[in-house]
Order: sequence, then C-alpha cells, then structure tokens
Amino acid sequence: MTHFGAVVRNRRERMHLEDRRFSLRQVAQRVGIEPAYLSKIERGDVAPPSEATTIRLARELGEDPDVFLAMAGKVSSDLQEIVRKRPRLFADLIRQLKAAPDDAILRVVREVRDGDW
Amino acid sequence: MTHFGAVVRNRRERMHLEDRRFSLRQVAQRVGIEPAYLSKIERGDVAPPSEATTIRLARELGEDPDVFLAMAGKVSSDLQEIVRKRPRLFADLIRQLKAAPDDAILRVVREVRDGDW
DNA sequence: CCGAGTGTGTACTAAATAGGACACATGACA
DNA sequence: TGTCATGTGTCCTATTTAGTACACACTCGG
Repeated sequence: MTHFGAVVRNRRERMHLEDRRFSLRQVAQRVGIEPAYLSKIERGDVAPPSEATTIRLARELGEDPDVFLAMAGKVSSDLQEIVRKRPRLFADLIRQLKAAPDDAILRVVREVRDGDW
Repeated sequence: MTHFGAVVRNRRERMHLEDRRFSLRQVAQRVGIEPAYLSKIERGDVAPPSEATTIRLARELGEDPDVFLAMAGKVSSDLQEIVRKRPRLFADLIRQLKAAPDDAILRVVREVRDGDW
C-alpha cells in the first residue's frame, strides 16, 4: 500500500526535473504550508493533510483532486453534501454499484449525461 | 432547519408513549452513552455524535441509519469507501445526478439492480 | 413520605486533527 | 569560500471531537 505522501513526492519530483519551481519548498509556499510540513507529508511521517490542503496540492501538481482526496482517505465534501441531501436514494445507488465493473458505471454516467429527464 | 437532536427527541418521545422503555435514560443505556450526553444531543446542545453512535441510535429508534447520518451531517464510511476505490467514476456519477429528479435516480437504481452485466 | 426513575446543568478530559516555528546539515555554484 | 536553496529533525500548539462523571431538581406511584 503505497501511501499518499509517496505519490505526492513522486509526482512533484517528476515535475521538478522539468521545472525547478517544483522544489519542496516552493511547492509548499505556493500551496500555503510550511516546507517542514510538506516534507513530513511526503514521507508519510504525518497523516495526509486536510481536504482543502489536499485539493490545493492536487491542483498545484496537475492531478485530479478527487483522486488525491481518495488517496488521502477522504471524499470531497461537495460529493458528501449531494449524498446527504437524498441519503436513501444515493446510498442504495452506490451500494448497488459497489460490485459493478467500471464500464457498467461508465455506461450509467453517460446514460445520465445524455438523459432525457 | 430542525436539527438532528430534535428529530431524535421527537422519534423517541413518540416511541415512549407506547413503550416506557424509551425513556431518555433507558435509550441512552441501550445505546451505550451517558444520559446527560443524550440529553444534550437531543437539545442540540452539542454536535451530533460519532458515526457509530448515530447508527446505534438509529437502530434503537427503528430509523434508517443513512438518513440519521445525513441529518447528523455525515455520510456512512462504507459508502465513502466504495467511492474512494473508484473516485473518478463515482465523483462523475454523483455530480451528474446532483440535479436529477428522484425518479430518474430510482430508475437508474432499478436498472442497475436488474442489470445484465 | 419516600424511593425510584426522569431529564438536565456543570465541569472535566483523552485523543485526534492540522498544522507552525525554527534550527540544522548538505550540496551546488559563482 | 561564502552564500543560497534544499530537505529534514525537533518541539510546540490551538481547535475539534466525542464523549464521561456527578450532582441536582422534579415527579409519580405505593
């Protein structure tokens, strides 16, 4: 189980090769946290940061915030809010889809997107 | 915005009319928390309890745990886990369905349940 | 009258969350 | 050789979460 920080470090170092603005310190500064803290995050020395910080980090590294959040063990609060507004419906739907293959879910997504409702 | 505690109190008092085992103290005991704490919860004097406690409370009162959790401002951790395993897929799906009418979602649920995949 | 049961007020707390401050060693490079 | 910039180690802290403990006042049946 390669942890959150490792992925961040990987991603950041890859960017750093092409662009020296991606040093730990500079990224930390742009993200708005202390370098020491980012260092600890990347080494898994501390738990993944808050939702807000995780999202800023994802943006900075050009990654999908939802994916980064997932790796940080969280689910975006805007998704949670959607679910909370109609708990029964969404709980059923999500549990229903738990075992469904990716392409089945994708089909549903598309179907809904093009939906006629 | 009628808060979580108010719903609990309502529900519990309704049960209490028919069954004297639903006093605040006895419910608290069965749920495994201090009476004083349940009292504060019901009056909205403190934030809603943890996920685990909320679920036990829902069960005790014969309510849907997902609904109680929603009122407590939370989303069941088992649902979160499902989403976290395929963040992009589920994030898309849920955001897609944000504005969909109930019956459209229901149709999707059924469709998936009877699905042929 | 009293004892059991009821709800509540006050005070306290252990653990988790989400970091900040600052000093330090290292290496690059001008 | 000095001076940056880099990553990291150590220590500290405010806030939130999720409750417990205990005493108190009221009421109702026997």
